[in-house]
Amino acid sequence: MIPLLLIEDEKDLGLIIADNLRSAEYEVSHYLDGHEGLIAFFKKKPAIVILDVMLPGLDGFKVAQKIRESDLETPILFLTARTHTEDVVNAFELGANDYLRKPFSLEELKVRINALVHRSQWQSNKRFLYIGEYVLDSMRQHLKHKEDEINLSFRECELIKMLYENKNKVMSRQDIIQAVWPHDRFFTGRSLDVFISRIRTYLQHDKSISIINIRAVGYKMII
Amino acid sequence: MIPLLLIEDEKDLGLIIADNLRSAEYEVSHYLDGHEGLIAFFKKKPAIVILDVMLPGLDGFKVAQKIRESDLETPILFLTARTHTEDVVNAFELGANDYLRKPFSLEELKVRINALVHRSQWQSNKRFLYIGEYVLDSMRQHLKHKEDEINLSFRECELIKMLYENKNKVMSRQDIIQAVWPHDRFFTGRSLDVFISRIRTYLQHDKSISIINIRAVGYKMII
DNA sequence: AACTATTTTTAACAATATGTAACAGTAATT
DNA sequence: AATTACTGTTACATATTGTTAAAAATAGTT
Repeated sequence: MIPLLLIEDEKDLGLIIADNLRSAEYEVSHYLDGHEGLIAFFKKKPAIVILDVMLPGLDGFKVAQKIRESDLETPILFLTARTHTEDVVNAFELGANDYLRKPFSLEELKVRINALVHRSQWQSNKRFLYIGEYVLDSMRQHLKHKEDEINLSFRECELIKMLYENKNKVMSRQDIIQAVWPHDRFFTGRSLDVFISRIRTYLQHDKSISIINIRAVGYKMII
Repeated sequence: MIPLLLIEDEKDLGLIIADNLRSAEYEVSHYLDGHEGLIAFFKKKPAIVILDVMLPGLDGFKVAQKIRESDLETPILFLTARTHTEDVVNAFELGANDYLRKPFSLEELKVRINALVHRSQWQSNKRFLYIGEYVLDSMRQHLKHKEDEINLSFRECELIKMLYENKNKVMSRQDIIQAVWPHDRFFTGRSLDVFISRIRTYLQHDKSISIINIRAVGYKMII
């Protein structure tokens, strides 16, 4: 069992998360406020910390800061309300390793926790992705190409990230939709195609990058 | 199984490494000197090369240099005994993708090999097929003939790839259908014939390529 | 709340990929 | 030669994807 520390003040949400992770391979300690959570961190030495931004006592940022003063290794995953995009940047500067915007699916949370826990020490952080001639700053949602820099929307960014992290592999429409639109359970529309079209134009300046379609299956980013 | 080329002159160390990697997903070819290793490289086209720096015959640097003269894709991981940092600098300038200082743990070696192989997705081997005067970029689904380049659809590409990988062998309709239409079970359809017809016209400019029919059995690409 | 800017979804139509049908051609069999 | 079974080819039907514009939803501001 992997020790996991969850600091989340919304009681019900916290319970659901804790419950769900317990049924996996995690031994969850759940705290409702920042102070207690921080104390628990040093006592339990968890393998990963899941940290809400808005907390009574100490807020999530301060907790992360305190943790990072003495511990640079333990991965921290932030949970942040949808409206605060600034949060994310902030969080990363304080040493967050990943973040999730509420609302999120438990499946998505689990996948990200697994990724963080099982990530080996020399694998790079994933804030910056070097995609051909492009640099994607996934926290700021910026895509740079030489001097040009464009702002991406949240989903554009997630989509590029997802495809790049699975480059040269066929991703089914389902895979992509689950990663980029995690809480849309009955997604039937054509948004994915529209987004693919748009990011293709963003990435068109590097000819070595292409996103090809596999009919009736999904897409594949080639690089 | 992923073909891996190990060039290491310390016999025992080489054996241990080879053994350990074989139990993973690798098909290891082990050579004890630089010359032989280099010849083996061009014969075996491995997905990755693990290269000791100090070697009889050609040293590791020269081997890497020779490899990189014609191959820029295949990842090379250096093993270096010397503590001098120059080695490392040297190695990277010759196109190394990673290095490990002796002594190292087998676990660490495995992780790095995995990272390299899966990062490159082992493209170099299966990406480009040289079919007569044509070049098939199977990842991008492009077929080039001199200056002309056409986009293939997914199934066209799969079909050409499949036939080429089994060139001069009779492939039964069943074989082909299983390879190209793995999920569909259309036993009566004629799509295969239509696709054969189409790729024949794509490939018509090189008279040395032909796809012949073996009545009631299947097809054979001759080249 | 009202307004503006941005993001996301929907709708429409164009383009492409794939499957089907029809018929012509060819080889094997009677 | 006639029959039959299979293949080659073309045209077309259908399904999926590409692209654009506009509508709807969302976020930020006043």
